[in-house]
Amino acid sequence: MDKNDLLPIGELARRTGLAVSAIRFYEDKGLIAPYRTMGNQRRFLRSDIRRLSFILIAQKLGLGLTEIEEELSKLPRGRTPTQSDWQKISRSMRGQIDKKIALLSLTRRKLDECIGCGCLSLTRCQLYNRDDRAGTGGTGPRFVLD
Amino acid sequence: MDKNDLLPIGELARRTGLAVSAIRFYEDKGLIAPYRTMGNQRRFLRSDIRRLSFILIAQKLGLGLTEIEEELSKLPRGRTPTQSDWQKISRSMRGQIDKKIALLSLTRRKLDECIGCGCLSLTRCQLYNRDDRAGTGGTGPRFVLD
DNA sequence: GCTTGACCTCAAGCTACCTTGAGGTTGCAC
DNA sequence: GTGCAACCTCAAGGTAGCTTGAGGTCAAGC
Repeated sequence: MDKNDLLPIGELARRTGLAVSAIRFYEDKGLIAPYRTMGNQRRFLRSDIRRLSFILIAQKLGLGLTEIEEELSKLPRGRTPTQSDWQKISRSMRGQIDKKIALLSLTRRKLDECIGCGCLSLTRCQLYNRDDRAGTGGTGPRFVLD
Repeated sequence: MDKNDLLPIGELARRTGLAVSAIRFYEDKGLIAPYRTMGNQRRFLRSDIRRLSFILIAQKLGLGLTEIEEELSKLPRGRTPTQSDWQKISRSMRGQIDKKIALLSLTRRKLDECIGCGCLSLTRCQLYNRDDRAGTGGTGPRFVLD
């Protein structure tokens, strides 16, 4: 909690590769909660670098910011997260990756079958099963392998 | 090319599970090009069902509509695509799936290493390498495992 | 011939995820 | 104590991928 350990937003941006505006946006969404100087400037913990890195990884895996917030909410508010705090989250991530790989493998297998049998009737082959999505509704961008 | 083989948009919507508005949107984006009746109504080929199914699958794999259009542009304009036309595209898709699985496996391996070695310094461990994305720029929603 | 449902166009709206711009303040260095 | 980069807020804009709404036409049955 040494004052020298607190980073201004620009520094955090440099370290993570994120845009300053993006970090502010994440704060707005509740993903990160910096301290403020008396002059109202944001000051971040070193551990917030990891927090942001985590956000980036999770995004690559297809999680939305809301889901990411849920994961991050498992971390202790107030104190710097310990190794074991992060481990829990990492393991949960591993599960998500496993599922995603399984789904991709399945898709690949079905695609192979379609090529193999020569019918190539994607709908009949269940590669894309229309009932899977009938009524999924919702709006906004579609994400991968939901 | 029998007239009875031409489907109105609602029928296509029912068959694919897509919304009518979505199909019209895809036409706008050049992903599909129906005929018109003299009364200006859209009439689709049966093979357009497959075309739309393909769009849905490709989206699940994380392709944007622009990329999907590129794939589809390999199909013959004018005549109904043959089996071998579709096979080419399917194979290209298979490649994409393979790459995606490889990337996920890599991510998983790195995550394991991080948990294993106990450092959990995501940035240092290269799980998320900031140089990878510095200057990737661009706006809009981020997609998975680019 | 008239009703009804499926179709048409065009513009605006919505979600997710940010960036850009205007207009103003802080804080460190000289 | 002053200059200037880095910070602040708030509103509006942009991309991707659609949906919704207003206002109107087409086609098949009764």
